[in-house]
Amino acid sequence: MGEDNYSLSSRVFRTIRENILSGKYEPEEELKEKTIGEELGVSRTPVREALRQLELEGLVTIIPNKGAYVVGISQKDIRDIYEIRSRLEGLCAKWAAENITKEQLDELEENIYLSDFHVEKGNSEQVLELDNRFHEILYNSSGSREMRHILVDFHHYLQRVRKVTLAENKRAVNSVSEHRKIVEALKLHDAELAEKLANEHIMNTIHNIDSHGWDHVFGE
Amino acid sequence: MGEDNYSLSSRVFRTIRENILSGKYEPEEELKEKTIGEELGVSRTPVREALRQLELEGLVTIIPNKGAYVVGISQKDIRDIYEIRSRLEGLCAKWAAENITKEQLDELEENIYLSDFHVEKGNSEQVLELDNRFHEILYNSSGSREMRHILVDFHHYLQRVRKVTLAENKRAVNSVSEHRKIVEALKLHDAELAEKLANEHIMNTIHNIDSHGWDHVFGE
DNA sequence: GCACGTATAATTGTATACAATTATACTGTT
DNA sequence: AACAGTATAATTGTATACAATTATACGTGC
Repeated sequence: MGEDNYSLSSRVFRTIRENILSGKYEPEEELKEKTIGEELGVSRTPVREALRQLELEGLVTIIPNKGAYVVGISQKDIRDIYEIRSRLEGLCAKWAAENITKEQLDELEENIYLSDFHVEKGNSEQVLELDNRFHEILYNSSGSREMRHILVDFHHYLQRVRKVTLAENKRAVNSVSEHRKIVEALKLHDAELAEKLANEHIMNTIHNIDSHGWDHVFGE
Repeated sequence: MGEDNYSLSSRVFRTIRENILSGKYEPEEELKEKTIGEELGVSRTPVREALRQLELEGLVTIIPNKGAYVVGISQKDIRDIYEIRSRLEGLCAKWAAENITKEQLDELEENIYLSDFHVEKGNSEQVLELDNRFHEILYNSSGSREMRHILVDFHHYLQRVRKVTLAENKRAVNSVSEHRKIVEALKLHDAELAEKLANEHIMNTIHNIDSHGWDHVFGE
């Protein structure tokens, strides 16, 4: 999220991840170190490191002495991840209600103010950015390094789906209004309510995809 | 868990992780590629790959061009992880109640039968092994690749703490009886009950550590 | 024509070599 | 003696070289 690490090695890592999430590398496709290295203009060494990291993230399967293969992500996988994430975001909001600072609350309110503006204008790029930031603030205000770590991982993982869902203007409007309610609960330090709202907020994303169909998410 | 991957590279990875979790490498300690390579009798290449993987797991922080440092794990971190895990194990048990097969139920019952035996005998090594297996079966019977993935990660992360808690015989007895109740709920396919019981089961571990003090977990 | 075995090529796994960066020690100046 | 600047060493980052393994192609026997 915040960590600006523009070394060559991490650039390779993120590029490959992006290519998997965007669908440039197809599911089950074999990722050859030499080929990717040539594509990105680097040697096999940083590519190998990246592939092994991506394996831990679950985006790639490595069969020793054979190769690295893109792990396909199914509709069910996305559903599962969202349901898992909804529980975690709920717990995160609960903790945030207990630990959030005045400054963090202020930034959340500013975030919502700006989101209203950009949703109105239909700037989906900025809306996505603000949504990212909203949840990032929540992760930080939970006061838990572990919670932050796991949710940031998920966030990366779902980046692809989120682009689609927030582009739908109707969902964007609802999403911001849900954010507003969460912030209200945080201001009252009402942990149970914050948990419930954050939980529902994530599940609404899935319901939204269900009602609009999954075609946008997968095929074009 | 199940994945037998005894390549040199993954051996290095697990050895370093073990050394961090066991405390051989102290918090904030700088891990030098050359030194570790010599310790393990390998070159820098596999060590580098391992360190970058460990960074993703959150056990190591890498500052580009400077070095890799062991991330200390605090009492609060462990608490947080257990609370996060309790929610996830709850959701996992809920899903398991909906998807578990006859064969998996049979293996769970056999697992409990054997656990009773080894708890009686005081074989903490076997008890730990059976406990690992019990939860592994649950992860598989959830029918969710994503759920399995995330819980296996946590499981590794907490291996160190779990050795201590299950060595306490009293906790071991309670733990097995909680397992039994979870299996009963699964047999009835009572998702809500299974979730509640699994959730409480994990939280009880933390309560147990609290009541016995944290000294065993950290210092000797 | 097909199965099998072997030779060849391609790919991964590991070690080493070199480049770039950072840390350390030394020297001279004030 | 304290400090700055520079040279040296140590360490990380990347590329390449070699070893081990796996995939492929080819030829031989049937």
